[in-house]
Formats: sequence, structure tokens, C-alpha cells
Amino acid sequence: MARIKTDKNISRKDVIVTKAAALFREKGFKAASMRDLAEAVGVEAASLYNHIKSKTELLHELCFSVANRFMHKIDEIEAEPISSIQKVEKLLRFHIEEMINHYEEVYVSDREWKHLADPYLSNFQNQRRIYRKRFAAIIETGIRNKEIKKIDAPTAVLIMLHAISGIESWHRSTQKISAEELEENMITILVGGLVNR
Amino acid sequence: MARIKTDKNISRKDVIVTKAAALFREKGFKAASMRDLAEAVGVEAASLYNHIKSKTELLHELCFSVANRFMHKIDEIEAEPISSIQKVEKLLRFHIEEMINHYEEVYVSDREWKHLADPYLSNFQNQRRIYRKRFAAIIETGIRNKEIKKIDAPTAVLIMLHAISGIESWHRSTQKISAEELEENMITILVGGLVNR
DNA sequence: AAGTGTTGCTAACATTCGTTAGTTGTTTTA
DNA sequence: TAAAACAACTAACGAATGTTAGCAACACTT
Repeated sequence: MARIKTDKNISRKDVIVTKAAALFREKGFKAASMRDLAEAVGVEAASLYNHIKSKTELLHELCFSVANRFMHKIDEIEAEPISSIQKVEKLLRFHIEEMINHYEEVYVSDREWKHLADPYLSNFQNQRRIYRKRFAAIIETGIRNKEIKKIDAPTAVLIMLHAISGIESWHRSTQKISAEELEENMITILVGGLVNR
Repeated sequence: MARIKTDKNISRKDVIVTKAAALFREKGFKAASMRDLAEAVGVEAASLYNHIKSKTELLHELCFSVANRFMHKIDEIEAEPISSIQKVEKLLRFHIEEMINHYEEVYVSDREWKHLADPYLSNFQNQRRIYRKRFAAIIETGIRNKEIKKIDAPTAVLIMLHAISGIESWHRSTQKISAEELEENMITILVGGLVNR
């Protein structure tokens, strides 16, 4: 009986969650079966249930761990004594780096949250809405300070967030520019589109 | 026996394809069942098969009709005697309007193409890759002409296209700005991020 | 009105799915 | 080393899925 290998401080559940992220990213939550996941983990499907409660639990874990990271970051940035445009840039860089370094989780959280079941679904949607409002509020402050162009802030947020989710294509592309170049290019275009001059 | 209602020039198959677009958009291709679709159409599931060959055929139809529209448009725009930045703007406006007016189809084509089966899958991916290269080529010309900032063109394309797919959120939001405002805001930010000044 | 193709229905199929029960083997604890 | 806890296995379940077969009702042509 081949057990799931674990290093210290990594539970078997963590291994499963990580493999699930990769699988859900590749196939989509609905199309990925527990048997697929079991194979990826190196175990029979039924064995997974010694470590997790259900398939949807895996999605919860992924979605909320990502959401929490972003929530903490915006808490942090809001409190800093810097200009609005600097706050926007910091937040964007965080998004970009998260997308680069935790691709699978972030991607899944972004695209597959629809398959959450209530009450998790409403909860997640709420957090998302609040996050976007806080992001928009930063932009609106910037507009009032004349740091940022007169634009519709929610639209700007929507553009930023979705633009970043496009890093998906970068991950898949064969001739990648470096992560640093990618980040600088994105910041140039996105922040360049906002600043008032 | 309630028949599928059709106006002149709209086949029953078209009705099904349209309903399928809405359903696939809402639930995702895998999660949307043929029984769901049948209910939306007002008919039993088996009856659908008098008009279509399979569930995936519906996805083919949706994905390729959208892809073809974009291909024709880029053909048209490439041939026009206008500046690169104007070409980019025209293409972006087309994308935005398609996303506003044919939301469900475009969204499904964008997010659910993974579930196509070969040879359609490879075909679609090819078209997509070619389209992006042509878009990038327009931007690169603009960079050489110094109309556009020195940036990585593929990254710019990726940002533009994904940013536009964010119109999804606009559609769902309750307090919408008008479609015209949305378009102008998006152009301001996206083109503003490109132009050299 | 008869005939013909179209479009709907019911019933059922083979698969696949997430998950549970019960058991066996392995590791950790005492 | 025996006991307890953990983690794997096989087998199977009920539900849902895409799809087919066979038949009945409708609509249009002549």
C-alpha cells in the first residue's frame, strides 16, 4: 500500500488540495473527477475521503485561501501613508505576483467559484464585491486628488483584475518573457492608462 | 405537443444554440445538462436530437461562429489605411461591442473552448494563436512607428483581450453605467496605456 | 384527404460520477 | 510488543449524464 508522501509540516490533505488545484485548473472543476484526482495523488478514489469531506470542500479551501490573501493585502495597503496611485500599483503588483507564483490556486479561485455551494457561494461573492469596492474607492480617491484620470472607477477595477487574469496565457505560452519583464510591462500599460497627465 | 417556436429565418436549431449559449454561460458547459437545456427550450431532452447531433456540436457552433466574426474583422481592419493606434482602437471597440451585444456567445467561446474535442480543439487553438499574433503585429508596427510605447506586444494583447472579457462583470452588475460610457472608459484606459507621449 | 417528412414523446441504455461501508494493512503510541 | 489510530484497499450504491430506439402527433404538399 503506497501511502501519500508528505514532508514535514505538509499534511496529506495539503497534498490533495494542491493536486486538486492543478487538476481543476486544467480541466475545470466539473470535468475533473475524483478518480482523476486520485490518480494524480497516486491512490484510489475512495482513499481520498480519509482526508477530505467532499469534492466541494476542496474548492472551498482553494477559493477562500486565495480570497483571504487578497483581503489581508488590501487591509495592509489601505493603511499605508502613500499616494493613491502608489496604492494601486502595489495592489496590482501583488495580484501579478500571486498570479505568477500561485497560478493554479488563483486561477481556480477566479474561474471556478461558481461551483461553490451556498452558503460558501454567497459568502465568496460578498467578499469579492467588497474587495472590488475597496479597490474602486482607492481609485476614486486618486481621481479626487487629480492623480488619476476622470474615469469610472468600477470599470477601471474590472479592467485591472481581468487583465491580470490573462497571465494564464503567459503561463501556457512557450516563448515566455521573464516574470519580471511581464510584471513591468503590465504595470506600464495598466498604470499608464490611469495616470493623469 | 408544444413545438419549439420559430420566427421566419430562425431555424429550431438556432433557437437551441441560442438557449445553449445562455445556459453554458450561466452554469458552464460541463455543468449544464441536456435536460436543463431541454427545459429552457420547452421540450424533452431526447427531442433536441432531432435538431442537433450532440452536446459538443453546440459548443462547436458557438465557438467557431464567434471566432469567425473576429477573424473577418481583423482581416478588414488590417487592410485599412489608418495608423496602428487607430487599428488597435477599432479592434478594441469591436471586441467591446461584441462582448456587450453578444455577451453569452462570446463569453462561452472565451471560457468553455477547453471542452471542445479534437480536431475542433486544435483548430480553435490555432485560430486563437494566429489571431493574437496578428493583433500583436499591429502593435509592433505601432511601436516601430513610435506611436506606441516600447512594450512587449504579446503582453499588451493579453491584457487587452482579458480586460475586455471583464465586461462579464458589467453585465451582471446592478448599477450599470451605459454601454457607451463603458466603451469610452475602456478605450480611455486601454489605449491610454499604450500611446507614447 | 392522403401521404410524407418533420418534430415531438416515452422508455431505456450504458457510463460516469461522488460517495459510503467494511476490511486490511501500516504507523504511532503506550 | 500489544493496542490504538491512521490510511489504504475493494466493492458497491444511487443518482445523473449523454444519447438511442421506437412510436405518435403534427404540418405541409399535392
